[in-house]
Amino acid sequence: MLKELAILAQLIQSYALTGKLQKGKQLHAHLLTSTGISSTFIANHLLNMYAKCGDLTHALSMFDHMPKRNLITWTAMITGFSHNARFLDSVLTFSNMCAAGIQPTQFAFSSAVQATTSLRSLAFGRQLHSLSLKLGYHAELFVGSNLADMYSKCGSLDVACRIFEEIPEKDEVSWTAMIDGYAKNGDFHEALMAFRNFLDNENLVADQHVFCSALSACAGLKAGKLGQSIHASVVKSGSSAESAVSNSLTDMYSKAGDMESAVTVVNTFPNGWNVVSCSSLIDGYVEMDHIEEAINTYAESKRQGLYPNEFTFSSLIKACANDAALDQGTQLHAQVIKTSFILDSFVCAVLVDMYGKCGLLFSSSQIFEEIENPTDITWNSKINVLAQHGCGKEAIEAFDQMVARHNKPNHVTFVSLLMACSHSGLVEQGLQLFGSMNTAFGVEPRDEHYSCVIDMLGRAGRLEEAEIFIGKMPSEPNAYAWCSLLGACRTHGRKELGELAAEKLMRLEPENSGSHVLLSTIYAGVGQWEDVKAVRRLMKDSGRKKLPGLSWIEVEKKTHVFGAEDWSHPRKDEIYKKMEELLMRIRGEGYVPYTAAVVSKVEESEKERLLRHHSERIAVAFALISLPAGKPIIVKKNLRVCVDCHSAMKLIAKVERRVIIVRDSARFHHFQDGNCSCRDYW
DNA sequence: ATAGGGTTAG
Repeated sequence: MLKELAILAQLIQSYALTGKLQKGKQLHAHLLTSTGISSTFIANHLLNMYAKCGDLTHALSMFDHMPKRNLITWTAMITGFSHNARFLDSVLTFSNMCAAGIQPTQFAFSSAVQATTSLRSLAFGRQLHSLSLKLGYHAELFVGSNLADMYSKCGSLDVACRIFEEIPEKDEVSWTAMIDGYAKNGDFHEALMAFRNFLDNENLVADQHVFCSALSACAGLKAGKLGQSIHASVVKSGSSAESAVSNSLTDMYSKAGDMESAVTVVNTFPNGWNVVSCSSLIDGYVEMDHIEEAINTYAESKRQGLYPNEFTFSSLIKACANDAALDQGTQLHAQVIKTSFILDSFVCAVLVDMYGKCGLLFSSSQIFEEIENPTDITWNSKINVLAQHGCGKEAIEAFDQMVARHNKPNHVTFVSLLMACSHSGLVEQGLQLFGSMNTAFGVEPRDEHYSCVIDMLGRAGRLEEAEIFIGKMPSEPNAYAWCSLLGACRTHGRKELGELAAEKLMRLEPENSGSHVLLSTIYAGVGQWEDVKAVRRLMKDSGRKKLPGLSWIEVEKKTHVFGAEDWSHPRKDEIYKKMEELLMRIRGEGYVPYTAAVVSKVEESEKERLLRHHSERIAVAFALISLPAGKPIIVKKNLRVCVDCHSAMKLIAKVERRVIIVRDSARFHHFQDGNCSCRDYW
């Protein structure tokens, strides 16, 4: 009899391992009709079979009706729930098991800790941790690795590290938990150090999981060279056929900007492209502003029969946001509604951003209002949009709501908030928020937060405080910080401090012409034309060119680009005529060219001519002759709109009765009825 | 009889 049971158990187990649910069910039915088999032993096997095959309904019904449950019964149920994404049930079953007086073993701990990891529940995780300490399982290989994984995924890397250290015999899984934990928390250097330490263990061999984690750290650092050397190890180890590894490789090369290698990796996939690596490629192209290639890659992926997912849509919508391509963005919006990807937080965030970047603040808020459960990701997007539109008060209100609804702000949230305060002149509120970051929200201020405060103080003319603040930065002040200070010096005519900032900036970013341009405008502002010339000469001699001003506009789903004095467009004659007409009409409204905006010593008439044909003016003239009547005009510009164009735009909007939205490198301008949404130009 | 880690986004 005992032997028969063993054979029966073996049969059930083979069904469980090979996923043969139907066979298992038949056997179960047969056992129910035949007499006498009601042992817990066989019932456990059947329950486990159902759980492994994903049929939780039957597993649970067996569990509920079992006359006697033992350690194995409970553990199989905990594992069954955990493997079928019913994480809360898994944890609750663990708790019920303890309440029923059955002491869990490392098996039950392992599954329950995994469930809390998926729930991202530090509270549950900590309870399991302390219980495992009491029972002495915390440093056991499986439990220890799972605990380390749980803490690192919940953001507590220091605790994860401590637990990891206590595991006497760490294996590949324990190391992966740590390497990936650092990478996912943005500490890529630490991740790669851990990877290096891992490689020093002679008895351990890097497998696909380890490689994936190490490669994602390289991706985060855009470290193409290091990634390439890991690529070589991947090939040597024979893991390169594994799809997750190839996807990590594709993403690493894409993020490092090495699209050629990324494409090569993708084209060597044995089973053709897949949606993950394809989305990485598209995002790589979008990041480097190669929209054509991004769209071509998307088209190719569809030809290959792939369906876009939430990642693909996210990148494509981001491209529309970058280009202020509202029509294409709206079309993608419709597609994500149809495909239900609208339920994804990232997709919502990027839609909120897209409408915001197209200047449609109302549509942006509407999208946000329609989100059922806003997450920290979507809140950040909303706050950032408000910040970019100069709505400081509203941004702080949104932040208060976010906190009230128990969403945890992170470092991204505070960058947006501080920028909002800076643009709206809310200096006291900004300083207060900066002060509360660490104390009230546990977010350590980073360089970018210091830079925002410097920018904020600078704009408000509090340059002494800004200078003191720059000295307080935890690490060496970066280019952004000096750039903020330099910009403020230009606005407030502070020559000496400006010279200091420019000098620092030129040393930090010699290839950036912005510092030279800013410094020359400071000199021009105080009439030191010799110095203006000297800086210009320095720029020319070192081969640094001023970034040309460009403007983009979408017409009939195609983006057109214009430069200043750019008459290469096929409809140039009509555009020129329209510009002359506009100039006459706005003169009638009192427009006077603001020639002081031209930073060079030339004749007044020449200055006027230089101003008249700035790229944004050409783009608007083109829009007026090609867009349907009444359609808002949305222009993106890579530099700042000049003061002269700013006042001209107000009047063009008035005489043409059009809404004109210009997004320049610093902010939005919403021109309507002779006014602009921004309170002060700078 | 019951247990683990990995790939793309704001």
